[in-house]
Amino acid sequence: MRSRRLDYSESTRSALVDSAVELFTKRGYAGTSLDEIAKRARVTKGALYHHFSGKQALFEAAFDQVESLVYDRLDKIMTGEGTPWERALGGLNAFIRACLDPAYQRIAIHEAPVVMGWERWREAEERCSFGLVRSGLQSLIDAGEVEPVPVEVTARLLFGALSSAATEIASSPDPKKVGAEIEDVIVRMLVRLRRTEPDVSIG
Amino acid sequence: MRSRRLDYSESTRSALVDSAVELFTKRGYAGTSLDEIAKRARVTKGALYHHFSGKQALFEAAFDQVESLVYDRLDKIMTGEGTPWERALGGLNAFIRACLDPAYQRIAIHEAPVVMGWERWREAEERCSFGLVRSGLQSLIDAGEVEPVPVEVTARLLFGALSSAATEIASSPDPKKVGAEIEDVIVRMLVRLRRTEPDVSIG
DNA sequence: CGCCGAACATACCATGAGTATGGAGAGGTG
DNA sequence: CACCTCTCCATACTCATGGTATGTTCGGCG
Repeated sequence: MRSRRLDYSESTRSALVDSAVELFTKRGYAGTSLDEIAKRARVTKGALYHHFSGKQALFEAAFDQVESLVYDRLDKIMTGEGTPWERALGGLNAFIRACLDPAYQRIAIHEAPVVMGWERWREAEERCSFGLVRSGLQSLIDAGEVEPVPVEVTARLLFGALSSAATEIASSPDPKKVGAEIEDVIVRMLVRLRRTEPDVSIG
Repeated sequence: MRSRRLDYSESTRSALVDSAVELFTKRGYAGTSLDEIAKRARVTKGALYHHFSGKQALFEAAFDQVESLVYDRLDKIMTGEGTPWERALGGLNAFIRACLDPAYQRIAIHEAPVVMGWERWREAEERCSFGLVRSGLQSLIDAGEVEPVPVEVTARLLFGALSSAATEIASSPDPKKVGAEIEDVIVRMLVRLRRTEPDVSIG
C-alpha cells in the first residue's frame, strides 16, 4: 500500500512544478526567484532543494511538463488513423494550436535553449516535438507523397519556421487569423512538394 | 577641433562593447559578470555604468554591433547589382555564412529575444536582417519571379527557418557541408515557388 | 514505544547587479 | 595664472538571490 508520506511528497513536488511553470511563463526564468516559486507552492526553499538540485533542474521539470502535454496530443494525431498526408496536416494544425499556449511558447520554445543550453534542448526536442516533425516528414516521403528531400535538414528548417511562427502567432493581436495564414502558407509549401501526379516541369 | 577627452571616452566605450561581445559570446548573458567585462576592457564597473545604464543596455550595444556588421554585408548584396533572383540567392548565401559567426549566432539570434524581450528584439530585427529578408522576398514577387505569397508571413517563416538553421550549421561537426545542404533545400523551395514558365498544374 | 530517515524549515553564505560618493584632470572664464 | 566646473571614471558600499549547512518534524516500522 502506497504510503501517505509519498502522496504528500509527490503533491508538493508537482505543486512546485506547477508554480514554476506559471511564474516562468509570466516573468521568465531570470525574472523569477526561487523564493517566489516556493511561496506560491506554499513551501520554502528547503522543500524546493529537497526535490530539485537547483533552479535549472526545476526549469527542466517545468519544461518536461509543458513539452509532454503537447507531445501527447501530437503523438495521438501523428500515429493515429488516416493517410500520412492527412496525419501530417492534422499534426501541423495541432502544433500551431499548441503554440498558442503561452507556457509552451515561452518555456519550451524561447527560454529552454538559453536556459538549458542548446545542446540539451536539442536532445530533448529530438525525443519530442521535433522528432514528430521529422518522422511525419519521413512518412510522407516513404509513402511517396512528397519529393525525397533531405529529411534531417528539411525537418529542422520546418521546425524552426514553425517555432518562430509560434511567437508571431501568440503575440499577434489576432492569433487565430495569423495562425490560419501561417498554416495556409505551410500547407501550400507542402503541396508544392507533393507529387500525386506524375512529375511535370521539374528542373 | 575634437577634444582629446572625447577620443578617450569613445575609446573606452567601444572597448567595453568589444569586451561584452566577446564574453557574451563565450559564456552567455547570464554567465558573464559586469566586473569581468570591465576588467577585460581594463576599466572598472564605474566606467561601465557611466556609459551604459545597466547590463541590459550594454547587451543591446553589443547586439547592435554584431547585427550591424551582418546587416551592412547583406545590404550591400541585396541592394547591389544583378537580377532580383540573383540578389536573393546571394543574400541567402551571405546570411548563412554570417550565421557561422558565433557572436551573431549567440547574441543576435539566440539570447537577444530572451534578454531584450521578444518585442524589442522584433523591432530591432525589423530594421535589420529580417527587414532585408522581407524586402528581398517582396522584390522577387514584384519582379514576377515567384508566386505572390503573403509576404509578411512567408518572410517570417523563412527568417525563422534560417535562424534555426543557423544554430544547426554552427554546432555541426562539418558546418560547411550542412550549410551547403541547407542552402540547397531553401533554394529548391524557392525554385518551386518560381514561375519563369507559364503556370502548369497549379491547383 | 522508540528510533530512523525522508521531508521539509530556518539560518546562513557568496556572488553579482546596481548605487552613492569621491577624485582627477581637461577646458573654459576672469 | 588661479579658479571653477563638468565629464569621466574609481572605490566602497547596499541589496537581492541562488545555493548550502544545519535543525526539526513526523510518518512508518520493528
